[in-house]
Amino acid sequence: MTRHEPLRADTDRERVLFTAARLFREYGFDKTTVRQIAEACDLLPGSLHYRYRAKEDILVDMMRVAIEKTIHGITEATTGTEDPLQQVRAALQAHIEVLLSGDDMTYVLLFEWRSLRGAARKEMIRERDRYERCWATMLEALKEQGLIRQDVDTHLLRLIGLGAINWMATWYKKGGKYSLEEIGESLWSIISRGILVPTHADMRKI
Amino acid sequence: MTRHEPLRADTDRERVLFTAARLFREYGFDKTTVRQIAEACDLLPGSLHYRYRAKEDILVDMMRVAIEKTIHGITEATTGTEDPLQQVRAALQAHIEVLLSGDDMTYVLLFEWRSLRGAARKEMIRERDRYERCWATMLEALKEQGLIRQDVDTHLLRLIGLGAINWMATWYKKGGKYSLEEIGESLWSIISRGILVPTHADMRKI
DNA sequence: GTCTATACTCTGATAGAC
DNA sequence: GTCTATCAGAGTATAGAC
Repeated sequence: MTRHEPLRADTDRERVLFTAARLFREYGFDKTTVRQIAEACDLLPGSLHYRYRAKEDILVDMMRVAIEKTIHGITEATTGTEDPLQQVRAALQAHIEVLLSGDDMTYVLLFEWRSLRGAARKEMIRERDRYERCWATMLEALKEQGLIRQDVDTHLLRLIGLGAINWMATWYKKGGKYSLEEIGESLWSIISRGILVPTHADMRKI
Repeated sequence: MTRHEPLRADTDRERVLFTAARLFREYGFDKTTVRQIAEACDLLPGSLHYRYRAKEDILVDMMRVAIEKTIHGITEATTGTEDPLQQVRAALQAHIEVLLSGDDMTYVLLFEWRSLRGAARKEMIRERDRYERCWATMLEALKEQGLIRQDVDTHLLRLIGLGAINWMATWYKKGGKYSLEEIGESLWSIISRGILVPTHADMRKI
């Protein structure tokens, strides 16, 4: 995708990705021009082209970084405990933090996958599935251990829960009415009461 | 926005909007060309231009129709009952149906507002707020009547609930694993248990 | 109201000197 | 690695005949 393997120094690569992500988020992928990106990076279009042959390659590379960061985020958050309930709670908060803590790449990952076609789109769908499998594993563990009601479909639960979080990127404003902790707490309050079996309701306050 | 006020016959207008919506959904607003739209409508670009001066005007008009349809949908669904709990349940299902029953305009409304700038974007934000106020009214009624827990923030609840539904448009496939009824039932099962006060838990099975 | 033909701008991408 | 210069094509919008 880029001209060289392995990639150039991360500082250089990430400077471009960081800058491009900000522009893609503000103007959208299609409305952002390669000249804009180059200028914002203090590069001339030709120099940017040396790093990424095509505009789409920037988007793909950015999404790879974003998904890696997200997976790393929830992996790190869940390694602190063996309790499956606390793991889910921590992963929820981690996903919220990664998405809403001003990370433009994650935002772009969520809202610009429609700009990709063919092989690039397929790759990103595979990557997304890789991430969602982390969640599937956690939720199925909850169910197997009898912590959540048997009539809860864990697949639907995952889609609904992650959907609620992902959509937050459309309305959350840093420094606004709600903190990330409040948001996570509210969501968990609703979901935990919504899915846990009554006998475990006392465990929900973690 | 269009050349004439009031607009031409709805059949003609809606044919263009319907066709454009399908294209905007499939390729995205930016990647769809006016030539494509015209051809798909069996019009020549010049004739399409007679109806809509600019490509963006098509998008704005489409979004107006979509938001009207959505408001109409939940209004109609809630007029059947005075019970505030049943109203919310019905509105939830109505929102799901409008969004996922193959309505391209509603999809475009949700995912292409970023393509608008300036006054047009502001207008759409106002329209969205108008819709969300319907929800705010319903949820606050629930709370005032003591049906949902006092620690539930109705504003956050609305954002979380509608977010979960809106995101469904990214994964729902007609004829797939889940029916619209199953999806609505699952969501309501989680949310109702998550927010109702325990003494009203028996009312949740509506 | 509709059509043909075209103006004009900007796009992503490239070639090749340095 | 970087820069200048430029290409070919696509984009929206328009003018004016019918």
